[in-house]
Amino acid sequence: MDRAGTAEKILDVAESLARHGGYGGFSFRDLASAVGIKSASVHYHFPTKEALGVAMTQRYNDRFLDSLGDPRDSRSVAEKRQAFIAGFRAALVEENLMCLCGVLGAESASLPQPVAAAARGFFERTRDWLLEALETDPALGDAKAREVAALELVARLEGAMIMAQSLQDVSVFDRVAASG
Amino acid sequence: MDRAGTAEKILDVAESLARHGGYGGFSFRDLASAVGIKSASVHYHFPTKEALGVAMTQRYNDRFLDSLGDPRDSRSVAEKRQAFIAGFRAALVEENLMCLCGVLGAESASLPQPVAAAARGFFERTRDWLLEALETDPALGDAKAREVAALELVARLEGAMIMAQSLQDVSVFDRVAASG
DNA sequence: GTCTATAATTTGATAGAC
DNA sequence: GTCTATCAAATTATAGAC
Repeated sequence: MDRAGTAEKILDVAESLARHGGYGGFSFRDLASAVGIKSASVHYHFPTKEALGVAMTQRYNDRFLDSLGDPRDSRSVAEKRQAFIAGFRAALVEENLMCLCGVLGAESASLPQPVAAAARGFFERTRDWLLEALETDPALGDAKAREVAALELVARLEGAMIMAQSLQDVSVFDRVAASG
Repeated sequence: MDRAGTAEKILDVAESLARHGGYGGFSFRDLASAVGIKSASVHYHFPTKEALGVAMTQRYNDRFLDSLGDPRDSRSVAEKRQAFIAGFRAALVEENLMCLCGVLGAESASLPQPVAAAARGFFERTRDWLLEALETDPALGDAKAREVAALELVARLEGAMIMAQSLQDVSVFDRVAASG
């Protein structure tokens, strides 16, 4: 245990803090003290906050997409949809945190451009995953209908997470997620 | 013109800045310089940032709810739904800003408690407005179904706004909004 | 790779003149 | 009501010892 290098630990803590209070909501000192080092040591691993923000977001995106599995595997469309919803639910309920890119997306206009671009990548990749997963859905014949269905599901889950947090009621997420 | 008092101007600018970069994303100095005064003068009108945050959010909520009209007036359910969607769309497209409480909701866990409570009020009040507006919807018989429909619409629109901003594509909002 | 020390800037907030 | 002046604290970031 504890085999993770310092850079990984920094990304773990940075992600937690950013999913709590956004990109502007954590400082190198918060971060360093939670990791157990000094803020100067954080700069050794990530030269700037912007570089840390990009690395953190890319790692989040990769991990989330990975957890969904192959959108073209043998699972049914319903199973894939449920796996997608479960990914968001786990972020909210098991980790008790927001979706990183939901938070970053909300403050997107004020982020350093490379961080905003990394957050944008989350929405492009999740949309594309759903586009492939929904390809065999008989209720969604053409590509346009599939794209709207994909965008709509991501939007609904992101909004539901924010409302569940603000209203302090996880059932808000569950009821909205099941309303598709 | 320019009859608005300084306190109102401060709230106008604070709201703009917060809808751009969140509660943590603006400072009293940013704010003051945009209004054309000094930061010490902002403290004359609002003693703390927390007090300013609460006033700004309550005013936003009142104005948004006001713009929706009476949820029990003679309009059809479809008209009221469209008015609700139009309120969100105007925030995004005409003002080119996020929904204040979407942004605050995303960073809710890191806000001063009174500001988080004010943001929560937005979601309670919009949900309640929709509950009343949907009361005559023949497709939504019982109160539970109406509440899910209300939560779902707010969630979908909030998520769609964030995605439209992050993907820099207003049509994302329109397509998701119309997908109900 | 981590530290101490520090620079340069920004933050929310206050005191007191006008 | 607005200002100047200022404070204490926090911010990102760097230099250089170990």
